[in-house]
Amino acid sequence: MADLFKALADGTRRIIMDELAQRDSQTLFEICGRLAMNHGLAMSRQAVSQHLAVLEEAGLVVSRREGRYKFHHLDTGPLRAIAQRWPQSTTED
Amino acid sequence: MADLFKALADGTRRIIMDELAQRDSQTLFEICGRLAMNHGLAMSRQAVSQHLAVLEEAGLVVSRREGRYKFHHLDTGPLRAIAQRWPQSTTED
DNA sequence: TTGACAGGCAAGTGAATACTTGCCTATTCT
DNA sequence: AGAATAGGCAAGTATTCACTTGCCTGTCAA
Repeated sequence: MADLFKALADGTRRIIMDELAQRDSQTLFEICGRLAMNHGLAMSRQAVSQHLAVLEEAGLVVSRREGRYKFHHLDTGPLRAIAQRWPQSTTED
Repeated sequence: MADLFKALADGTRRIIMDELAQRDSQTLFEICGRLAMNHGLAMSRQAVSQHLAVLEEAGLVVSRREGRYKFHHLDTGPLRAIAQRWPQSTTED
């Protein structure tokens, strides 16, 4: 559970999740390109790779290997645990 | 939006939210006591106070002052934005 | 088989942050 | 008034974390 929130804490990782939500199964290089292109984030490949590792450890990203490519896809499943942990207040609309 | 995730990133703050979900409108001292009692967290009053400030800035905790007491109560509203940002995958169950 | 491409490992650096300590303000009770 | 209670401010420390740099492994094409 701690891994989940730690993964979500970083803004770059949330943008990576946005990109994967918009276009599934991207490689590391594709994600790097989109971060630079769509968000002006000029980061090293390693930085993005480390972010993906954190997301994967949290279960928010699943990857599959194909030859020299590694495709990443978003899994929003773990997010549901958040709403479940703190149920909606009765005083809220 | 960044404040929300940053607030959720810390384990102690999540426990504070748990305590407020279980029993609403607690003072700083009450929360301190419950952290020590229920979770073995012997933290300084300042530490808890700072955590509450972070939660309040994220909109997850709302406080009202009454004399020398300050009561805190949980607002789970902001949490809903999380599920909305990354819609549920079609491939998930 | 040699070179290009996709990705991984590991150490180092600088900034963010959780927590403490010490002192101060405001409210209530005797 | 004076003491006790509830909380706030600010500086210092130590750990965590994001990012870089340099080098290494594995896959594919010419």
